Amino acid sequence: MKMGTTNGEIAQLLRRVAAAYQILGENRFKIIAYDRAADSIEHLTSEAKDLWDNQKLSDISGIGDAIAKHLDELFRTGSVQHFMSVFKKVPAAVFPLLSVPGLGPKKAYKLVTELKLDNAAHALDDLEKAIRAGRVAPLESFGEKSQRDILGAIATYRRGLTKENRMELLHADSIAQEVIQHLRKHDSVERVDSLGSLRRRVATIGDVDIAVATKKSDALIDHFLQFPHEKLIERGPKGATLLLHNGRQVDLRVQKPKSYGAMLQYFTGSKNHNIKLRSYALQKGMSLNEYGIKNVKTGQLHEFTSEESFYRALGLPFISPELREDKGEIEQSLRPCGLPKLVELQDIKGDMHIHTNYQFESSHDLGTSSLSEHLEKASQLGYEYIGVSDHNPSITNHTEEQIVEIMKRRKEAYISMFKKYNTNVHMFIMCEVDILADGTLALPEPALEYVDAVIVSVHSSFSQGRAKTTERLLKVLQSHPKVRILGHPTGRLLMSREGIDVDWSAVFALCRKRDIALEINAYPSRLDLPDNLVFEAVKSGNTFCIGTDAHALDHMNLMGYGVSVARRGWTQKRDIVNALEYNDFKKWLVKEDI
DNA sequence: GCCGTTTTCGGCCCGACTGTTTTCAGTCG
Repeated sequence: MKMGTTNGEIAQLLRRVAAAYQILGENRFKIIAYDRAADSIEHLTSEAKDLWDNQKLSDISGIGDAIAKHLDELFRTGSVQHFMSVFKKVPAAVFPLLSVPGLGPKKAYKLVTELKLDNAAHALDDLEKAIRAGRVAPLESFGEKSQRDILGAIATYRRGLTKENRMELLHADSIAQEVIQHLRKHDSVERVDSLGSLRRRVATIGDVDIAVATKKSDALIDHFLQFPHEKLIERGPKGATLLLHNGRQVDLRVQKPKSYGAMLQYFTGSKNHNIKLRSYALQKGMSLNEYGIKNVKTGQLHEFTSEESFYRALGLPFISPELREDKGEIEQSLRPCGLPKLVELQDIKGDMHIHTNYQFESSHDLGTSSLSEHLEKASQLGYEYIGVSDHNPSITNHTEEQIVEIMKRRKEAYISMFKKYNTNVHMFIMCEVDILADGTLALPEPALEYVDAVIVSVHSSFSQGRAKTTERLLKVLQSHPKVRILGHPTGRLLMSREGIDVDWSAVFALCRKRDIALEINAYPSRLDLPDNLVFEAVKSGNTFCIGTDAHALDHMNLMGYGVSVARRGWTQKRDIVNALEYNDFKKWLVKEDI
C-alpha cells in the first residue's frame, strides 16, 4: 500500500497505528506515544519530509528512534512494513468509522465485528443500514440512545460538519462575537474570553470555545442555551455545547472568578503545551488542572484569578496564547534571555498592500475604494504611511510601450489625487507585480521608473515542482533593486489551495541577503507567509512586511490577523519593516544601490 | 514508544461528560 507523506497524511497514519494498537490491547503508553507523535507532525513548523531530507526527523518532539525509523522507511519506500502488519491484524472497516464523531477505536471495532462489516469502502453505509434495522441497540454497552446518536453523528459527518472541516479565523471570530454579545447580557458575567485555537489565533478553527467567569454557573448556562441553535449536544455543571444552525459547534466553559485563570490556561491549550507544562510542574511537585495548582504532597489546591499569576506560581513568565504550541516556548521562557517581546498591532505604522479603485486595465482585480478613502482610513488607524499596490497592467492586452505609459499616467494621477487630499499620511507608489512562470517580472523595466518599489507575487503556475519554482523565485528576487517585498509568498488559500512547493531556506537566505521583506499577508483566507514558515524565517534573520491586501476599505481593518501570524511566528517589532517610522521605512524601502 | 535542571530506567497530564452501567469504559479536549 502506498502511503502519503504530507504532514496531514502522516498524522493520520500514526493515528491509525495508535487506534490499531488500542484495539489490539497494546501498552497504553505506546498508544499515547503514537497519538502524540501524530499531533506533533500535524502541528509541525515545516514538512516532515524536509526534516527527513536534512536528517532532523528525531528533532521533532514526540518522535524517537523507533518512529523515526518507520518514517524513514515511509519516505524511502512509500510504505512501512511494520505498520502494514499491524493494520492486517485489525478489520479494515474499523478505520473509516473512526471519522464519525463519538466513535473511537473500541466502539468502532465492536461495531465492525458484531455487525460483520467486512468492506472498508462502504463501512459507513453498512453501519447506517444496520442501525436502521435496529441491530446496534441490542449490542452490549450500546443502547437505543447510542444507536440514535451514531446515526446523527454519521449524518453530521456526511454533511462535512466535523471538526476536520475547519473555518477561517475571521469566521470563527464573528461567531464568537455574536455568542459573547449574547452572554454579556447576563448580569452575572464577570469575564468572557475565547479559548482554544481561537484564542491562540490559529489560521483555521474547528469549533468556537468560550470561557465565562461567573458566580452563577447554572443560570449562565441556561442563558447560553437561549442562543439560537440547531441542537444541544451536551450540558453539564461546567458548561455546555451547542450545534448552531450554520453547522458550527460552540463550547461554553464556566468557572468561578477565583479560579478563572486556571480554567483559561487549561482550555487555551495547545494540548502539547499543556502536556509539557504539566510535566514541568510535576517535577516541581505541582499538579495542574482546570481549577488551579495542586501541591502533590499535601493535596492542597491553589486557585488563580488570572493566567499571569498561574504561570508565575510555576516560576514562569506569562506566555502569550499565540506561543503555546510546544515549539520550545516553555524552555525559552526559562533561559536568561527569555521569550521574545512580540510585535503588537499598535506597532504597525503603515499598510503597504492596498488596491485602490484607480481605473486601468489591470492583470487582476482592482480595489473598490478610492485613494482618499484609504488615506482617511489610514489616518484613523494611526498610520504614518500607506502604499498603493495595484496589480501590474495586463501584459496580454498591452504592448510594452503602452504599459510604460499606463504606469506613468498612474503615477501622475496618484500624485495629483494625493495633493488634493490634505493629510499627514505619506504615500508610496507601489505595484504588485506578477512573477511570471519563468521568473521574470510582469512589468517591463522602463515602467519601474514610475514606482517607488514593487511587491512581487505568484499568481499563476502554482505547481511547477520544487526545483523550477525555487529557481523562479530566486530569479525574480534578483531581477531589480526595486523588488522589495515578496507578496503572499506561498500563494496558499486556506482550505482551498495548497501553496507552492519551494526550497524556503534558499528563498529566505536570498531575501535576507538582499534585504527583501517577506510579506505576511493579513487577508484571512491567505495568512501568508504561514506562521510556521515565519517561525523558520525569523530564525534565519529575515524581515517581514505585514499588509492587508485590501481590495476594499474595510479590509484595512484586518491588519490584526497579520499581526497574529507574526506573533505566532515569534516576531518582534524589530523584525517588521512596516513597524518602522516613516523616515526609517523610506530609507529601507527606496534603495537603488544593491 | 518517548524522554531527562533528581533519571538512560521508570515513569508517562488531567478531568468532564455520556451511556450503560451499579462502578465503569470510551471518547473528547
